[in-house]
Amino acid sequence: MKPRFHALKGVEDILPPDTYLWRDIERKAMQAFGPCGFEEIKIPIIEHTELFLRSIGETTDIVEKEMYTFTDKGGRSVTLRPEGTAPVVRAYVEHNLATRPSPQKFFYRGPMFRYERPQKGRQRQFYQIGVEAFGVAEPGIDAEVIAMLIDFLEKAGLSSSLSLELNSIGCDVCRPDYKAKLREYFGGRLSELCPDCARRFEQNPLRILDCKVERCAALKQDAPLITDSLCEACRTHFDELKNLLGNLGIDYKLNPRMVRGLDYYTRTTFEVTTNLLGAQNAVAAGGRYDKLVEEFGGPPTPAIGFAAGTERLAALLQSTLKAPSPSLFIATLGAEASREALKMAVSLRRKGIWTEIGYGGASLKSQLRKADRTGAVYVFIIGEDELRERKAKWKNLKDGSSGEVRLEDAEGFIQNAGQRLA
RNA sequence: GUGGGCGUAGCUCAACGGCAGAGCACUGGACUGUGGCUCCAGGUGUUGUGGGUUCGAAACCCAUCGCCCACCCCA
Repeated sequence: MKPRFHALKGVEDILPPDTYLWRDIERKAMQAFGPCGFEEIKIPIIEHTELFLRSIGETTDIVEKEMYTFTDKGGRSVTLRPEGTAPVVRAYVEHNLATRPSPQKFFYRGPMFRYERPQKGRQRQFYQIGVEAFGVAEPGIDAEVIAMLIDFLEKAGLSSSLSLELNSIGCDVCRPDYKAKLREYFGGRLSELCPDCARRFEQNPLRILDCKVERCAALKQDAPLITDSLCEACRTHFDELKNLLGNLGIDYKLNPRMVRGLDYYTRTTFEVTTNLLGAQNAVAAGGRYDKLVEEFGGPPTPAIGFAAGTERLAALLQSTLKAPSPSLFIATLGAEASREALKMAVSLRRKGIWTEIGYGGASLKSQLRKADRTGAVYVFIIGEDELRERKAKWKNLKDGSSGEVRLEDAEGFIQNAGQRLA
């Protein structure tokens, strides 16, 4: 038998037991975000193409070659969201959320789409859990958001093997100066740069710092650092943030060469990386975007956010996964017993107890084998003899103990057993 | 978009020019109504697809599709 259909390249099914892990990750995120006042926002996965062009930046890789863009039946150019910040900002402006008490804090989760060649830790449809906080310019909120991210990752069970990198990439005031310095520095060595970087020199010289080609790496060794070119306001903001993180006991590594791939970032940028996922080492990343709300037609509103890659978190947590299993499996012999089992199962399930029933008129042996394979803790055996005496035989598959219980007491028996196990 | 690796049973893989196999898993039995352990039996295949070379191809060649990894970039 050969499947007639298969999933698209770079698009995966997430199956149990992995879905339990995913559910757990999202639950931990909500546990971390809730006390910080972040509320869930549901945003569309499809938007006007223009939204992403204007926010992410026309010369970024995402916009240049990775967007799922098409024309809908109404002739509009639409795009499957490649990231979550732009849609949230759009919603913030569209619904006048600035009129609510500041700060407004949101989290979202769901799929993003980027047309890239898939590889380890990178899919075309991938999931993110992200947050955005609007309306606070002070570095305190930067520290809050970063602390919340660290708290989330720790709750999820991955404090080790992760490192937090921090940078400031300046603002409208100081970044032009820095770009000029970079062009001055690389200008004389243009021929030594790789072809990609030669192109970046014109479009966005900051990206040269991110290049991994060896000869560029050597060249940029002595390149001027953004952190040496920050204006007074940006410097103060950055220094204060570092102080606050220090006070909170949050370890970080300054990385003055960290450049984010989206144009809307200002000042603070940060990234949480791991060395356990191959080449795709970013687990979560974010930063401040103080101009975006205004650019989208809202009032001048400072903002900051981050997004974490759910697949990558799940990949890091894989080994500790333990899926739940049924509390009870009812094996039956005969049609009458089968009816009795169904009644009992429906009743138990209403009480929230995971109950499975043996089907197919299979032998008791095969039903028990199936019960064992489902991981059920208890089995009830109901045959003709038991039915006549209105009782069920029970067996604990974990420790092998067994006995009998009257049918009318059976539900209570399992409920009590469940409490003992819990 | 570029480079490399790999496509054989549900899964992991052998066979590397001469009859397509093993382990695991699955189903049944040994044990008429008691799982796991053991033993026995059973089924699974267009060897990704199409062409070529050859007396003979899973193997060699070409093309194509798919998957994986890496570059680029990112979560």
